[in-house]
Amino acid sequence: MNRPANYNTKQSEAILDYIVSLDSAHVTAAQIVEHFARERVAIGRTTIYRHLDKLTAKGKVRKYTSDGASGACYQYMDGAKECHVHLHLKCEDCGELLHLDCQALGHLEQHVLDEHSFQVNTAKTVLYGKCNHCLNKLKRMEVTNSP
Amino acid sequence: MNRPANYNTKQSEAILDYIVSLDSAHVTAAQIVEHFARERVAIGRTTIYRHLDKLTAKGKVRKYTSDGASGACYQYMDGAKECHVHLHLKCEDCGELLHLDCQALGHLEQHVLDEHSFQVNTAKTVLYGKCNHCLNKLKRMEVTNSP
DNA sequence: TTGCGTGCAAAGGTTTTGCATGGCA
DNA sequence: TGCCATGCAAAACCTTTGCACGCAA
Repeated sequence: MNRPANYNTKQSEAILDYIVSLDSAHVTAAQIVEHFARERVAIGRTTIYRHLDKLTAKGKVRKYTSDGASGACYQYMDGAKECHVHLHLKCEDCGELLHLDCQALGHLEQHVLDEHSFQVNTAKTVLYGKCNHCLNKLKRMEVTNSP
Repeated sequence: MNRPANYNTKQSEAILDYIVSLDSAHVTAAQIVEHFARERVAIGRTTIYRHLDKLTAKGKVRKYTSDGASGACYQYMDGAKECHVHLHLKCEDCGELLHLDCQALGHLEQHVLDEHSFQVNTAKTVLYGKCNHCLNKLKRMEVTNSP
């Protein structure tokens, strides 16, 4: 179809390197901008957005428009991990992003496809809820401060 | 704790009425603004945003910051339906929001809680993927236009 | 040399905030 | 009457676009 014909530039390398270095942590575009500002590496916001788009299109990076906090989150997709059924759990309270590699998800995926004719995109889906830590904190508060 | 002390105003009623009238369909803030503009009902954007925030806080409305299209989506939460295990599936292609009432989800929820100590908030979680319709469309395209 | 990559500035869009006014209780 | 609700304008915010220049191939 179409060849991207991507050039290798200092910027494209730096951006990919940084995202890779974060492993599977998620970053916003703004955080990437900040990072390079701290490092005294001059890379424009525009360039960062454009590379994030390209990487997302190539599947090297995932984009989450979910957070509600401030802008989209991006996350490096390790090719080696890609074959895993891999969903994310995001804590509503502390914002922590947990990774869930579990067979049960494969079953869910299959079930939804079979019974509901819907193909779940595990790459894009985030389950919201409360992590263990915040759950316990909440329980403690309820005991102390019951209505 | 804190009393919201909400007044009943023409605007608050009109906004809630409209959202309720949509049943479980999802709307953006912009669409609500448009709706009242068409109806020649003068309600400011600001007021709409503020009520959406309040309704979200009260749990009467769900907010999805997901789409990526243009801004957040809001959806009325029918109290009667709330007790159901009820997840949403959103098609990435056509944007359709499907409702999923299914025991399998209860199992997933329980499993994630038991095995991964994470309490999923089904009210907030949306599974992304492709609906049956768009899936078929895609398959047809692949046959026609293979790389 | 060619044409993509870059980055500044500016525009685009959604959401929030300041402030004076209006309306519910 | 007191206080919240309202709405205009303007700001804040994230993201995209226009355009001239730079640089990889």
